[in-house]
Amino acid sequence: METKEIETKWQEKWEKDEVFKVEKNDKPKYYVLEMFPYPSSAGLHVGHAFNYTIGDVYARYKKLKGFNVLHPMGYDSFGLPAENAAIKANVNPKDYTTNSIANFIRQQKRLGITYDWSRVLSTSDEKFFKWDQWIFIQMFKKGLAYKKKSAVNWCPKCNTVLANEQVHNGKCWRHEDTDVEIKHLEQWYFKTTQYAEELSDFSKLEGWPSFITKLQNNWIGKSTGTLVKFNINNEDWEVFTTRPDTLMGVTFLVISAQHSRLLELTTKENLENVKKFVKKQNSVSSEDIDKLEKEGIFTGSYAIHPLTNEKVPVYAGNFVLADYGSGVVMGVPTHDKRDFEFAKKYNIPMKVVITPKNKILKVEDLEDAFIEDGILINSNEFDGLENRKAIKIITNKLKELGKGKDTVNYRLRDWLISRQRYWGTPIPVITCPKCGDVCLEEKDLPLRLPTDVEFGKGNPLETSKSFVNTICPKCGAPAKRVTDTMDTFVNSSWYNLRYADPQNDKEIFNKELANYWNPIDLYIGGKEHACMHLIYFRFYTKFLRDLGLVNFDEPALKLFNQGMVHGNDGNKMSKSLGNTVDVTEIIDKFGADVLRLYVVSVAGPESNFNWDDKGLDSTARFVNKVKSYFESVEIGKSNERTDSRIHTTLKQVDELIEQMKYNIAIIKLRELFESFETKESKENLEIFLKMFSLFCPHIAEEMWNNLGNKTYISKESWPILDESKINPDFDFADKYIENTRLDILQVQKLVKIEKINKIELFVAQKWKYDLYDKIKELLLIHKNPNEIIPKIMQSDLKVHGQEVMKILPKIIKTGSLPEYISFEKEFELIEEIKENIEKEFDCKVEIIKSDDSKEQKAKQSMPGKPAIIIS
RNA sequence: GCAAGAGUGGCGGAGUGGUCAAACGCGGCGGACUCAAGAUCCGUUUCCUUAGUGGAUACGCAGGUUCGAGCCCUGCCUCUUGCACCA
Repeated sequence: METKEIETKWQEKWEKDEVFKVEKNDKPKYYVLEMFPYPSSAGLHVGHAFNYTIGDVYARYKKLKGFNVLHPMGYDSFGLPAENAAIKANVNPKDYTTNSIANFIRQQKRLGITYDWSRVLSTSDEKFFKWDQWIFIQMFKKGLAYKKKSAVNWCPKCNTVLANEQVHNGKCWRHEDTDVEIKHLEQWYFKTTQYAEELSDFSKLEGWPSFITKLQNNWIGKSTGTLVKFNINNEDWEVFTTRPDTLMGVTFLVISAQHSRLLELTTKENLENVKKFVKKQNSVSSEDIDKLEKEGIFTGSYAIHPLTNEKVPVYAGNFVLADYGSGVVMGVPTHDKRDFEFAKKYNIPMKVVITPKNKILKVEDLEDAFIEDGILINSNEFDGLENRKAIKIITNKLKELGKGKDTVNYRLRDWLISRQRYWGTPIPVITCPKCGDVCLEEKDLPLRLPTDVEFGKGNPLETSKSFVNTICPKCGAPAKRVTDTMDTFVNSSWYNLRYADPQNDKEIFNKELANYWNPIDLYIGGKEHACMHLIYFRFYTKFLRDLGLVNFDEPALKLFNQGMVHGNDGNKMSKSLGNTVDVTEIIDKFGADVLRLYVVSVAGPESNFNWDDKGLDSTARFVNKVKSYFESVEIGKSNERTDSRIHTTLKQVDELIEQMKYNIAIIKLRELFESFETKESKENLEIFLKMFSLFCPHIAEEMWNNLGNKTYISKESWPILDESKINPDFDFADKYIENTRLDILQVQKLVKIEKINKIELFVAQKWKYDLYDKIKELLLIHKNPNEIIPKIMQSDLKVHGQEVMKILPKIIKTGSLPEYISFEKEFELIEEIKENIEKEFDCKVEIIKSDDSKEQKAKQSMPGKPAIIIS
């Protein structure tokens, strides 16, 4: 049967018999989850296939191992692309999304993945996002959802907010000649910082790669420091610093150009210039900010130094983040690189306050900021202090004066969830002129998206009168709805829980079911989610735990980050670069099994790789070989050697799959398969098939069926390892036979004898085995091979000095002896293979013990390596 | 710029302190089969040397630790990913 027919046949059967449908039962549960995709209109590319195959292999493995495996799939279907399509191609985001999802499902089904399709969900479905809104209400009630002004990218032509993605080189994506501006809007936030402390504790995440926790830790960026109050225009402004020891060196302050209160401290004379400066800033992306040349402008205001009462100028600067600390930093040019650069540029005075021991540093000597530790100078009462100690002392002084306090600051900001977009979850809040912001009642959910909207002119929701105009649920007066929708990361922050009970319309999910399946045992996705998604995900879990909805602290116990599949040009796959590889194309040409096997055999699942069609051919060849072998194999009795090999491989593959080293596991499988003979036992064939089925389930089902089985291999159980069948001697024997064979071929080639008459094989002298044994013993005691040289020379092995000198270099180089077995066993083995060699080379073979031979050659024999004479 | 990773034969990639001239695959070369091609099978694929041997040189660059380093440390170069309104 054709591969394609086989695949369709089994996919239909699996679906009909609901083979992958799961319910709570008595078996131990295991939850495998791949990060759900955004259903792009382009369909699945091979990177998706990679992601899902990694999960599926593991899910199948765990299923066979007897676990009750939950392996669901869903769609993160809200998002910007659907809306962009609406603007550009004038299509309805809903239809666009529905089509994309249908396409995704069709393609995913063709991959033969063990998804329980009865649990499928999509986030743009009101049955799902209703519960986003429900969570929002809970956050609102607890004070974790709040509103504040914040800077956004603004296109004056579109009259709308732009995503960072829609800003190209400071210009709007739709208007290449229009500079993006920064505007301040009231925005909704989730207070992620409330959980910052707990989020920076990774102790409950044992199965997470350390580089992820490192990244997250840096992202959360806990730092302890001091909050210093500087008085500007009779108002105290708090400035966060980790270096209060340099406080006496402050010669200016810098407020972020994106600070919402910047204009409040700009004097009239400077207003125009500052506004101009702010207008020049054309991105809120921190990546862009860091790349900019440091620039600033004087605001006209002065701050009063809390200790010296000196007046220092306040600048607005493009390099200060509005959301970190208080958005205002103190400038100590002598002891901070950025401040130094800035002060040089604007001729701001400098003052050295820390100097290295035994030297007095002067401003004139400075070529760059002095950022090392030292002793305080020019700091009045603090002179002579070591700067590390001064941190505390100066902070204490500030505390006394009521001018400062210790503080813990996080780089992590509260999560801005407001999006001025249509295709997202509407924020369930009504703004009433009397009552302020009023949340919807739970019974009024879901708050649906209106359809009478216009795209391309500002925020689409604002164009829907029926949506905007409503009445206040509290007082009944006319009021307006909030027209923001929520960030799509909101949806992906709890979807794992909904899979446990996806149809529930009474509550967000059944607690018992959610707690039964969760936390996720294995969560699989790309590294690109290391910070944002995975932090929001953890944040939500903690919040829902505090609401009493779940009884665990972390959403996923083990995290696996697969590598990224790049195009064959080495770039990230993207439509615009034209380097995407479509899954359907590959399946049509090679079949799903080949694709599955290929993506996990080409490299380790964790490493990036560039897509290359060439490798598919060899994978297809292998798969075909397996297929045709099973179609023609004779069922017979197993021999001990195959048994040993099969159980050795089973043991290795088991461990390798557990560690997700699929590529190596496949190599072991291939090696095993190559050693199969035309007659094999049914039992051994079945063990192979079960391992093979993880990667190529369709063909495995078919072959399983061909062997006379009426069950599904997908629902079978993992083969039982019989360690007693593993005999390492067979391993040696295999190598020994192969090496001897190759040696004969080598010699034949060198002597150029085309037709061999006779082969003489000399098995090494018995004493050489004893010698080897002795050396082996010594190596056990002395790890360092160099140490055994004198030992040997002192012992009775000295008589064999010549032989020892021959093998010593090899031992030193490799740290061990060449492999060998006992004299008797080797002799037996070589006798055993005599016939095979005679057959292959069509000649007479003579086995000779070197002791019995006068032939010079015999002396060259070594344990595990017979000397050869061919004639 | 900041942060986290990565750099191994012609190529994809194994390999985290000694059994490495480098698993496995691709490609190249030679051979068998074939009228021929394909498929399949066998051999070969750093250099020198050799009746299957022995030696030299290799793991981004430069140093260091160690009896011993692809693997550990330091610096540099290059690439990848992320940087909060892409998901």
